[in-house]
Amino acid sequence: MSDRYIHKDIEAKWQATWEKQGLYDTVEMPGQPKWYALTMLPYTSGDLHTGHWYAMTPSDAAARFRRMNGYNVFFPIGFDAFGLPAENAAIQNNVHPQKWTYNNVERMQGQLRRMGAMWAWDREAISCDPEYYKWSQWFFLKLFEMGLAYREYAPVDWCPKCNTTLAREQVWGEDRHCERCDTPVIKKDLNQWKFRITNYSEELLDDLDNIDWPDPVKVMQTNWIGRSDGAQVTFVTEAGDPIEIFTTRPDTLWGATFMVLAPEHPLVNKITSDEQRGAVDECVEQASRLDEIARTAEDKEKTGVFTGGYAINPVNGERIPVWIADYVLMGYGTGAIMAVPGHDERDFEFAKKFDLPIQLVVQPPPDSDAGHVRTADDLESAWPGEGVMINSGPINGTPVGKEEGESVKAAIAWLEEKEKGVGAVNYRLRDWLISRQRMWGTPIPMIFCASCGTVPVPYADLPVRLPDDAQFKPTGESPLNYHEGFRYVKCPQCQGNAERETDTMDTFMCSSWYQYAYVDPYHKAGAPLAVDDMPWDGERGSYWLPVDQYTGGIEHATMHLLYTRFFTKALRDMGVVDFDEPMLRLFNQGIILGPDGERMSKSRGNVVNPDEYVDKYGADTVRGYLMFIGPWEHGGPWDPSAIEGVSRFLYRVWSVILGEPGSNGAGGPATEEDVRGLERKLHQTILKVSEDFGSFRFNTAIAALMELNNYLIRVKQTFASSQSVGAEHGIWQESVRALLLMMAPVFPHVSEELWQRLADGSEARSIHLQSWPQADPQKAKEDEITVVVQVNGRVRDKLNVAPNTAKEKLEQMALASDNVQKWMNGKQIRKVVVVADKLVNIVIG
RNA sequence: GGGUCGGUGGCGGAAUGGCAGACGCAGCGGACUUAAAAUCCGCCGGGUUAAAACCCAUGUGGGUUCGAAUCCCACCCGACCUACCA
Repeated sequence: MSDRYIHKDIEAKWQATWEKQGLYDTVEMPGQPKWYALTMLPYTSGDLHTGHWYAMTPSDAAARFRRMNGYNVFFPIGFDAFGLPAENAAIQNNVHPQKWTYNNVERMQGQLRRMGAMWAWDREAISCDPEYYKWSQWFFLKLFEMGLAYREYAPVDWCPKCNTTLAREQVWGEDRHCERCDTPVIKKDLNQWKFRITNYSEELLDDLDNIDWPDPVKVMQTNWIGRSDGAQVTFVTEAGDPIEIFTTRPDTLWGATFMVLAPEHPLVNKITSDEQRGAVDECVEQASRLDEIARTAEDKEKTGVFTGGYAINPVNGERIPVWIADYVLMGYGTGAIMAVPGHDERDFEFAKKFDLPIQLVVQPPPDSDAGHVRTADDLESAWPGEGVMINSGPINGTPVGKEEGESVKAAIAWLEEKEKGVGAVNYRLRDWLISRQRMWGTPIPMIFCASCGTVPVPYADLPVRLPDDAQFKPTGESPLNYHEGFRYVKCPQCQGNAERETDTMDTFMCSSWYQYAYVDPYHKAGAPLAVDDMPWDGERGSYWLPVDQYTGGIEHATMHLLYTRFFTKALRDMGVVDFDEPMLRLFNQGIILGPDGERMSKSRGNVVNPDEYVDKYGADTVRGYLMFIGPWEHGGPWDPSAIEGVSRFLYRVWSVILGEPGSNGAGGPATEEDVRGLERKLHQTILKVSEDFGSFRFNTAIAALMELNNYLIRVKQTFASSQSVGAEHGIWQESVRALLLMMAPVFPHVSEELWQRLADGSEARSIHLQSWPQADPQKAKEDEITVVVQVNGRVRDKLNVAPNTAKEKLEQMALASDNVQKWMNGKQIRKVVVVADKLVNIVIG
């Protein structure tokens, strides 16, 4: 075999060998600690881009590190295979989405293999496989039975380009555009299936404390769930109709001078007086149109109309006008508010614009300029801050603090006593809309029968298969709608004519439980299902689950990462899992950018193709480079010249380890200090690298490995020969082996090749089955330490001393220094700070 | 408007209260070569200087401390999230 490092040969050879040996096949080993490492599954786009390499290869290195540290590691892979691009390709190229998808899968499997990752291919799962989606359907039926899946006619967000509805989480930005195609969404009233994720609002919020996830994700989920504490209060119209409102400031109820309903509020029509009907209708019309046009940021000016109707404020019996305005949203709270312009900025603006009365119920402190007690007329904006309750009957005099909420508590207590309202919690989170009007997704296993109503498909009939012969037309409508064989069925209950649900499930449904599918993919393949089935092998599940370490991008913070948490809680309640959270630890990697520092995109022309670099430098170099760029969570630009550094490193390692011994240098045996120096450097490196790998700091770990290699290069010149005997030989052998072991997680191929060559055929066991090198902290200790001597905080001298030299001794030595004496210049010492093994600071003056 | 994270050489970054710039890229000088590439050796924040040495320097301005890139306050800039949430 060649003595040169030829990455192409080596990588191909070891990838084939490992696969043949089944090196990464999954084995459950009861009694041995397990580690379930998971990286977010790729969508079957057909091409593995640099972002995939950036997300997956460090995740693989971390999994390999765990494995070398004695864990039985599970690192599975699969494909998120349903979705719109396949269907669009089908329409454009007249090819079935399944064919398109599986072609892509095949291509991506090859690309994934080139990474040299320890994928558990024996547990691969592809979500568009009927044996996969039959379980998605099984879950749907279970959720339906539990009342967690329901169908509702309601306004929903519709993407006119994708021709489907979207979940609230998939509508982005202030212009409310589609997460996938950026098209602004419109409103439609439709019958849609939803999951009752809101049943778990509180638990989803509270359990964030029990998982080791990055704070930004927790903050985003917390905000998305959006808990507000306050009260629900019932106002009554003059006609006697109740209007429920939610408020976080029930203490300001006495300051409510009008009410505002959302234009879509069901009571609008009834409450509107004849005189106002024209104006109200126009406003409602305008609001509904506004929803259909892209709402722009400038649309901040408040618009509204008086309905002509009045309601009675339950706390003081006052008659207040009822308005409608588009700043009140039907989708939040009850779609109606009490307006307290004195203490709410939005209500204040509205009151000013339409000349409505403003009543202060919290007395602000005296104005320092005016010097008198402030009244509503003095205000240029609402007063949200502290003060004392006034004009508020039973709660007058209660202080209003910044945080305390004493006045709020007093108000709720009074409301509850008088039965005029109750303390209430409101969440921003909405139920998860899962219906999609597209064909390439998991069919929703429901049947509509004229006489029996909505009937679930019996478990034994699963899966409801997608037809192989669907016709794709550019009508924008799902082909399932006009596929007669799919659509028209017999009712499972009465055997009469019935119709299938033709909507399919949101693809986030597939990824909500894929971490469970990997444990035992396609469980009970080909067999009929039953209500009391388990969707995977129980022993395998209880061995591996839950996921110990999840890695992926933060872009899924309020989508996939929220859905899968909900799903796990629902699975727990259906008795399928016995834990509360799917992933115990999460790490968010950053985004790899183009060489210009901008997000990679075809239109910018800054897309880096990883295959090109793998061809040129090898997978090991590309892996190492991506991990060396900087902290994994930061991401950063791809620098096509910086990759040279990692490539050179591997060539240097190669020649250090295989280079002719004794060929470099003057010869002669190494000194004791040379031997000790290498030993110290080695153990310091093991300590550093172990710690860094454990916390995903690959960049500094690789830097430490480079330092060790540089040290080996230097020391090799003073070592007579790596083949010679004694201490010199021992530490050299130990060092090069440890270097390879520590390189193995990042550079699996080249480290295996060199490991085997060092073994000279005698040690055939893969480097990836070896144990991580153990550091000896004693050996890592410095024999001599440099202690800095400062005068007034500026370095003036340095002392070389043994570690743990006594503070008194250090002070003595520092004061004896000529340099220090010079800088002290005879001035008086005010203080001497001594930090052992670090510094002496002499303060003079 | 609100929230989160960040700002250090020409560049990516290291250092999280104690010698700022580890490791790498680019650059400069040298060795090898007929020459180039590759490789190897050396230099590499700015200023004063023959040198030693000293001074300045981690977005800006203050503060805490014997000592601040690191902690606190205010501001500027950037990225991401969120947005009439009652």
